Amino acid sequence: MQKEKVIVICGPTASGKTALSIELAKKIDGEVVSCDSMQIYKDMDIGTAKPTKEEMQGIKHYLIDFVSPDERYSVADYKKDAKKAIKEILEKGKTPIVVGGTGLYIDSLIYEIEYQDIKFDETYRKALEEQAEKNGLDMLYEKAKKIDPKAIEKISRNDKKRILRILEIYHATGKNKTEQEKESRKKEVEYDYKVYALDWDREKLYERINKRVDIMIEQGLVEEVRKIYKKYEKFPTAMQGLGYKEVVEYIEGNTTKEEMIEKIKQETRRYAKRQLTWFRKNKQTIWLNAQDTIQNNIQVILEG
RNA sequence: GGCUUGAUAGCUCAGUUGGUAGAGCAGGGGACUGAAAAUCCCCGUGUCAGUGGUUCGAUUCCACUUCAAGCCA
Repeated sequence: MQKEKVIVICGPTASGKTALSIELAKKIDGEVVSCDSMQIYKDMDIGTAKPTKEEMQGIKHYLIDFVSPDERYSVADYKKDAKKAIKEILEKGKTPIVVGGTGLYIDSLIYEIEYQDIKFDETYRKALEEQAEKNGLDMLYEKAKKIDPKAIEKISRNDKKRILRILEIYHATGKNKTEQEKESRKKEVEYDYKVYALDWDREKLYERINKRVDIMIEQGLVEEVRKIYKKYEKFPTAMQGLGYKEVVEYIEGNTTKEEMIEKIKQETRRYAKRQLTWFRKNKQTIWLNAQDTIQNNIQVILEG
């Protein structure tokens, strides 16, 4: 039996994914599954450039605006939620269009990565954090090296996040990261994913980013951050969002408004660069020239 | 108009007691499996403002020119 087709549109931040996906959805009777690690959160609209109701033009969007900022969310959750959404769309006889810039989340789908059902161990992470603080990261690095000598080869001695992860996987499953990753890729990919990425001249993309940040400020990003700070007590992952942590610095009086704006722009540019690095890795990706018209790019997608 | 100081990487500036130069930031490349808008790794050749002079050799010393900042008229 032939696999059902799922269209994936990725690209760096501010590359025009939203506009393209909505036009495409209108044309092919599709529905959008967002693939964005920040647009999932409620009350974070301006800073995440979440599409508005008007922008959506009646096209149904999944996985937007459904997680509370004080909740923890991860790729494993995303994989499960996204698969469910795709299935639902296909059952309606429509075409799923996965749209977003979070490379890790996209890969979980297109490579059908399986995540075991384990829950996050807050206590253990805290204990590890404390150890790193007290005895230095090097000790944990050596410990991780014993558990998984192969995986550690690719990890820097300074990469705290990944060192901790090796220890956490072992703690939770009794397996090392290398074994666990091997198992995670046993399953055959369920759908026929067609991956498209939007490409811009770097200079033009940076101009768009800078402009977009100015607009976010005008729209009241600072106010938005103030509000969610009042409303929620903790932010396990949401405060990593670009534009949010920088505004917090400003609100707390550590930076001026100008410094904050420049910082957001700069970090967003760097983020866009990292996204491009990620998307280049997948050789099946078909690159679309974002400077071309939306109609022409839709044409390319329809032919593919 | 006169005097002083400066002109070195995209920007801010070090430096070479004369042997053609290096930091920070910006920028570029890369990695990435439960925090990923996160986290981490690598990358510095540029008429040392221009033209002459001294010298084996000048970005460095000298003269003039241009530009900029400051001071005095």
